Amino acid sequence: MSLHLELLNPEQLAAVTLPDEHALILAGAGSGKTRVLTTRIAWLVKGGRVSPAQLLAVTFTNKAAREMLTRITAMLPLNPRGMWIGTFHGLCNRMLRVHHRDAGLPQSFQILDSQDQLAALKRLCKALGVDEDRIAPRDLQYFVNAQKEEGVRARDVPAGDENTRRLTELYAAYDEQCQREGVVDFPELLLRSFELLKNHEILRAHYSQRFRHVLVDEFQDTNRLQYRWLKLLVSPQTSLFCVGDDDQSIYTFRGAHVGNMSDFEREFRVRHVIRLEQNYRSHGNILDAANALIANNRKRLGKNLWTAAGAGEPIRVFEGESDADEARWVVEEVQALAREGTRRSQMAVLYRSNAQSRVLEHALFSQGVPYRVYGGLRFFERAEIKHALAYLRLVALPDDDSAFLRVANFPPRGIGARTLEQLQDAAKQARVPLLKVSEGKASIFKNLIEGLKTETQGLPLHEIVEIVIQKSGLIEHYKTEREGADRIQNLEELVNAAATFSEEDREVESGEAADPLTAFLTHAALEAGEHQAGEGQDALQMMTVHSAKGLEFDVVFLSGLEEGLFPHEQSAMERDGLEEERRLAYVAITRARNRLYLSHAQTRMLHGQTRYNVASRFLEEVPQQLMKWLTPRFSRQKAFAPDFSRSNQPFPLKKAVSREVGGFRIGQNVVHPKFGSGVIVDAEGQGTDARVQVNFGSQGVKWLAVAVAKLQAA
DNA sequence: TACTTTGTCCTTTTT
DNA sequence: GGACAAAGTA
Repeated sequence: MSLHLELLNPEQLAAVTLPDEHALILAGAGSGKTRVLTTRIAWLVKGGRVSPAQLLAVTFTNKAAREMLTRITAMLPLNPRGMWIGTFHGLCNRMLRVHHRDAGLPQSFQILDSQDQLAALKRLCKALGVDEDRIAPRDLQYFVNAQKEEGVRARDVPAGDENTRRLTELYAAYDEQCQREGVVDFPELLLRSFELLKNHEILRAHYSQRFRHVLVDEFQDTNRLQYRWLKLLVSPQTSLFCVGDDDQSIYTFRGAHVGNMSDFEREFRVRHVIRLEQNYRSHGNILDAANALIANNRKRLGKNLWTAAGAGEPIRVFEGESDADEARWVVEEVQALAREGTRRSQMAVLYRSNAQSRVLEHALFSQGVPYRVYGGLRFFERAEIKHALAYLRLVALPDDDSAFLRVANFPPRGIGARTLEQLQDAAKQARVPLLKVSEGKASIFKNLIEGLKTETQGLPLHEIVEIVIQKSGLIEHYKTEREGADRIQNLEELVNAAATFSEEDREVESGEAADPLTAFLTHAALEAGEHQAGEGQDALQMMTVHSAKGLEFDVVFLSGLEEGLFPHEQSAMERDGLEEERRLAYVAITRARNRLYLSHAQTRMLHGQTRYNVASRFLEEVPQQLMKWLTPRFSRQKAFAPDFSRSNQPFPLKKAVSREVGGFRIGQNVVHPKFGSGVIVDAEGQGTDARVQVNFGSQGVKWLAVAVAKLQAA
């Protein structure tokens, strides 16, 4: 058991042994960030500067929190119970369970995941007769979460247009519904905890004086509310230690606010900003490529990665004729590398969007290459598991109408839509939960739940789960279903999960303030489970660039480097969208240890149409001397296409090649009697069906049938 | 009430 | 092309 301070480089050592003061650590990709965080915690405790109970360390993912805990306990023999190490949501949950009265919540409040939240909003809209064409539940969900993440309650939403007003009304009604039912959605966990501290000075004083050191991982991903929450936990005696990398900020779309880094530096008069720039992961060429690429961003705190390792191999670049061709090539390379001894699990294919995995999977499957795709349905998100959890939620908290509606008639027991509507009316009148007004047909269900509650009282967790999945009729039901065997297996797996969910898990995750069933349900909501059971096979790793963050591989394929895809066309609509796309590319490149492949395809099937794509500008931003082209560079494109990469038009996207449609070609300038002059950006169909997509600038982008539209070459 | 058919919309994701 | 939801049919 040792901290091995001698293995740290000077900057790492400085960060680890910083005196008690605020600090900002700019930790580049592969610079040993986690090591610095964990070693600092161990160093603080070992030196007697703090007790574990005076420490709070917060991350974004359970995985990161677990890893931190494992590494700390490897350095120091510690009891993890006293330490507040976890995710923002996990820690907030813990605080809310302890102070549930002050927070105005039942102790066994249930947590809605995004799916549950959407269902609850849909239910609300229906009950209030909201026209879904005017307000889509999805938009409402987005609105509610965005407000909560800014710390804004419905009553505080600034007056806006008609639409905002309606959304705000629904926001208020939704919060009321949640309060009545004793449920809390993800952003609410944070907001409630924030308000708890804000409105109860005694509590705030208690925690802020208790925590002498607050450490934050992935600080660039924090949203405004999270930062404000952190600030409430800081007293004059507290040192706030934030680690992050502005160049790896890729979650703006879900509220992350990189500006927190500079705000923190300013507001806390941070004296020490330490840059960790030595990279221990990648060879020089890969880092040079990453550095050159990210240098094109204007908004940066500034950082340059370097390595003591050699230049390594050149970056290999491939141009496919089509997405299928690109996939075929990837498979060949993977097979060749595997033959030479690289493990498939050390190779990753990264892509911008999930839809791209299909073609790759097809090629891999047909060649029999084992692969694993990340990002699918996770264990606790499966329908049968959600059903079982709904029964358990009702046992834990009878007020939970979301759970009620999910399983009242599942398995089918003759409680149809009409009965449910009547129940909902009655419940609304009496302002009581659905379970309470369940009479007539619905009393079957009421009796079932109440029976389960008495029967499972005081039993060990796994027995509760076992009894519930049996008596609910779920097992019985799936036995009759064609593909029910897998579902039954998953339900059995849920019993196993309950059996291995230990007292210790419970205390580390929720403190001592929750009963075992509630703690387990919380665990299920906050930790949806590993993506999929990882079969032990040596499989090629496939995932989006987003999910690759934090990971590393010997070999990385970054595929689909095309304008419109990566950078994604949607990003052009967002403020600083292109810079975020570039950071995304930066993250992708810096995943590679030894070998990096970049590829793009001339044509790609997207939304059921073949699109002609220009190579991504990011390919141009990597210095050519670092790259080795496996195909003639931009072979077919250069001859015909205008060079869009330096034009002001953000996304000309479609490639001006070969195909002529009704006498027009992509890239051609045209004039329309009504819309004026424009440029053809896409084309499809043949003969009389031929259509072209024309960008008319201020007049918009339009699809026009060549046979009909009075289009002239300009 | 359960199944089929048609219509709409397509990033990225953790909690 | 395909997922998902709403509308249509037995």
